[in-house]
Amino acid sequence: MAEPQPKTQTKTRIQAINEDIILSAALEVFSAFGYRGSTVDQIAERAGMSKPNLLYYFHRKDDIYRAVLEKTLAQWLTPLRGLDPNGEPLAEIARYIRAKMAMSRDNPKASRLFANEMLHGAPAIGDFLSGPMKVLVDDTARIIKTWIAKGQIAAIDPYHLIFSIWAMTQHYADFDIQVRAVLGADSEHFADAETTIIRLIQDGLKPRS
Amino acid sequence: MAEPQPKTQTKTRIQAINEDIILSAALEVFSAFGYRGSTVDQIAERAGMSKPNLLYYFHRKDDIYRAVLEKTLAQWLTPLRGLDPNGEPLAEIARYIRAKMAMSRDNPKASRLFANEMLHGAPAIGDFLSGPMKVLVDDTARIIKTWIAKGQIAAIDPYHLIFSIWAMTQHYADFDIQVRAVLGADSEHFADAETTIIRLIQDGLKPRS
DNA sequence: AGCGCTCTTGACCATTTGATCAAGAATTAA
DNA sequence: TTAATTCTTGATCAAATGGTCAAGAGCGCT
Repeated sequence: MAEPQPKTQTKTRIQAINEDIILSAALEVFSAFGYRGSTVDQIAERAGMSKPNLLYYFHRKDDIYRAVLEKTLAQWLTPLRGLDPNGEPLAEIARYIRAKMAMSRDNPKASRLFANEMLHGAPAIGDFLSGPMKVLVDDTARIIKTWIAKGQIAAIDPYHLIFSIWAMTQHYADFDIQVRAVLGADSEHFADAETTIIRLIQDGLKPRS
Repeated sequence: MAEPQPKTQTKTRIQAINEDIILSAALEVFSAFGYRGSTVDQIAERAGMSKPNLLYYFHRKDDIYRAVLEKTLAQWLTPLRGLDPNGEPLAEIARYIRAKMAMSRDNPKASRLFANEMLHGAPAIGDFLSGPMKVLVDDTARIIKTWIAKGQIAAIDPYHLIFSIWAMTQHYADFDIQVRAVLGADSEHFADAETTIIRLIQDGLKPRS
């Protein structure tokens, strides 16, 4: 719906290239200024094309926003899908924390885009939250519960465990400014943070003998 | 500077009342839509007065924003100031977590206003971050370090410990929508979250014998 | 080369929005 | 009561901004 509607159903080479350029520029701008704070002109300039040309590919500002958001959401949940119910729980969770931390470090803009959407009530992705995301969280909670039932980890609320991991890892992308104001611009702190978070979670999950 | 400049230096009764009304309306609107997403008209309507009247008290949109932000910041750091170096570490930290959690529950809008400002690079409160906030965090980190030195708690990076607590507690205000999409509208989860967070942190801090 | 379709953009439009102003209403102090 | 001051708002303005349009440039296929 957001794409131009040429006679041909297949995507032109130029279309593919430009849509990529636009989405990349849009992520940059939207993540920095929010939806309302970003202008189509800004995105167009960043994409190196005129505003009408940008609107040739995405007819409305909202279309651009939703497209870049959708592109982000998929990759957002990916690490959680990798949890192996038969793996060693503490190792599995450590792996997950590392994956989320890597996303915060390598793609903070996507994290901020997502956070901003959340902060303002998720007007564009409410369905995603109560749909695919809830399903995945429920599935993951179930896995954690079986670990608890088998006595592999201590009894803990799986949902709040997941939220805690999300909160701690995403914090370093979303509140990057704050972290840097306190720790300095040096980006070494990602590694330290990872260590601390894994340590906190693992200590909390060690089965009581 | 944001106030009207009448001949009298003291604040009128009406001034005091209306400024309060305006700041309250502004928190409501700014926290929901962000700076750019909010309009002066919206705030004026919510405050029950005309736009020119609102601008009589705060000459610029930016003045309203900064005023409400400043009002929020003070209360934001308060709980951290209460940490008693001579208290029992685990109890002190549990108390702090409860205080932060109460803020998330009772004043989520302030949290979201703050988070939004952070997310977009803290254009209005950069000085606050590298000033008063950094000082307070450094002081708190120092207290934690003495606890570690005395063997009262396990060795952990105090800064990342603080960030983790912030992240986990604020998450329930800032990502309220997400939490509710997963756990349902019932607000019982604040209590469960508090338990889980305190448990995670305390387990991570128990001194190794 | 020639033709149809895709791509590109300057100019333009309508709406929104931050801010101003003048003039009248309400409040306060004497 | 009265006069000075403060408070309030309808009308209005200029700038910013999302979106349109027509006309021309470029691309790909035969």
